[in-house]
Amino acid sequence: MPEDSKLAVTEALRAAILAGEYVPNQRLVEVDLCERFGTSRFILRTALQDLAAQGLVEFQHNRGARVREVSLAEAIEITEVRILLEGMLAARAAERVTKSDIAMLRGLVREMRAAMAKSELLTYSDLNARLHAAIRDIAAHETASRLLRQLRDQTVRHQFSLALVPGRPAVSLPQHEAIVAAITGREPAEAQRAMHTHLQSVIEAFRALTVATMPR
Amino acid sequence: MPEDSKLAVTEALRAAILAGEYVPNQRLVEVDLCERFGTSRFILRTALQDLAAQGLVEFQHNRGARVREVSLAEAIEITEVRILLEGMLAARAAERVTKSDIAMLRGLVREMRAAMAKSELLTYSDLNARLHAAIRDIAAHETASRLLRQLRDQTVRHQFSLALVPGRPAVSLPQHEAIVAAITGREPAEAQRAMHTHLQSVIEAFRALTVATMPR
DNA sequence: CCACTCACTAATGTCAACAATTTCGTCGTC
DNA sequence: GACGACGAAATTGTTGACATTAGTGAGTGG
Repeated sequence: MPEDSKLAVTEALRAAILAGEYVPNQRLVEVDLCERFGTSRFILRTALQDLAAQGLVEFQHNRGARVREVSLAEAIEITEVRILLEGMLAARAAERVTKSDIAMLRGLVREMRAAMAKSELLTYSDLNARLHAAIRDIAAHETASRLLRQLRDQTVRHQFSLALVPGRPAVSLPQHEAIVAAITGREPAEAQRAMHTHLQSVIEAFRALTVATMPR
Repeated sequence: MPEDSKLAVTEALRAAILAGEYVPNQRLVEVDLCERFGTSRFILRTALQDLAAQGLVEFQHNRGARVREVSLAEAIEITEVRILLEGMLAARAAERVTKSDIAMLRGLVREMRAAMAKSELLTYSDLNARLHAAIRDIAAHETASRLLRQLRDQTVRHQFSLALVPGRPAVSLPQHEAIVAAITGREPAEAQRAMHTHLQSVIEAFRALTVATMPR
């Protein structure tokens, strides 16, 4: 498989980092990764460089690659940008949404309600990601989608710790319902506003985490 | 200088592409570039990969690297994102602007007026870039600035052809004046609105270019 | 005269070995 | 016992060579 092995390795490594198998600041020793993914140092190095360009890992000269640590402050900055991009995408989605899209969005919301009722936090978190992805796809804005993926990858760790906050779904579910209602109702301005409200509450949750975890 | 030669080569190559020394779809033959920049294929390859990650060049398997062609449609998408990011930065700049910032901004506007009066299009275009950079610096939003740099690099060619449109400065100068007035007046909402108006007019200029150049 | 094949060239993708640097453990000294 | 110099192991950065593949042009057959 020397065909597109580089891409495969890149994606596998990205998945491993996003899954938390390598934690921030952990050194990524090339030979170990080569063994794990069954590839050569050359291929692995290109993969590392790609991920470095996307801000997932960082290089230190003569000290190799580490998983990049994204501070909470930076996560807030990133979410501020997400507010803008996802707000626009929500508005566009409201303009372009089709009948089948509407059915899919409502299905997702239904599943989210069920997951919350059963307190399945991980399921809820996954559905959350799928809902945002669905809105991206409907909006069909290549540039914004590409940037959002980068930003989301960088904050996935914080996103995760947020998902485990006990009362979190109870706060975010009605917000998601409002977003979907506006999109399915084809109200762009309202969809954008609802998305702003939602992500603004994510920022506030981050801020709460900051004060909650700092005093330790 | 094997120290940070990779970064130096990357920047040199980036500058060359942005300067138009290599045109879209032109093949970037590694050996030639090595000779030009006095470096090895290995270093040059990492530089190419970096620029590929930033969307300036693209790789085709077994066919090496080419300067990536950014269509006018994509340039419009990119500008749509710039509207959001630069709008936020303008608002933030209005909140954080200092006395010395104000003097600098007004100085830039003064120079732009002079350049327009003398019809020095290239000077005006350069001042335009410096004004936007100044606003970025004042806003101090690392994430947004990083993304904007990528986006701007990708559209520099279109930006350039726009700068050469005869009546263009006459349209954009008052818009720039309005932006600076709002920032120096510490009016965030107004600064954001003025920036939106400005970049929206850039999009419309792009659209005009589309119909102007297509029928040939 | 055209189309097709085939070798030849040029350029890229990959590798394995080498050099340089950091890291870590050991030893000696104070 | 602690601290610092020294040296070996581990790890990364780089090089040059090799394999593979697209591009090209001559030559041949129809």
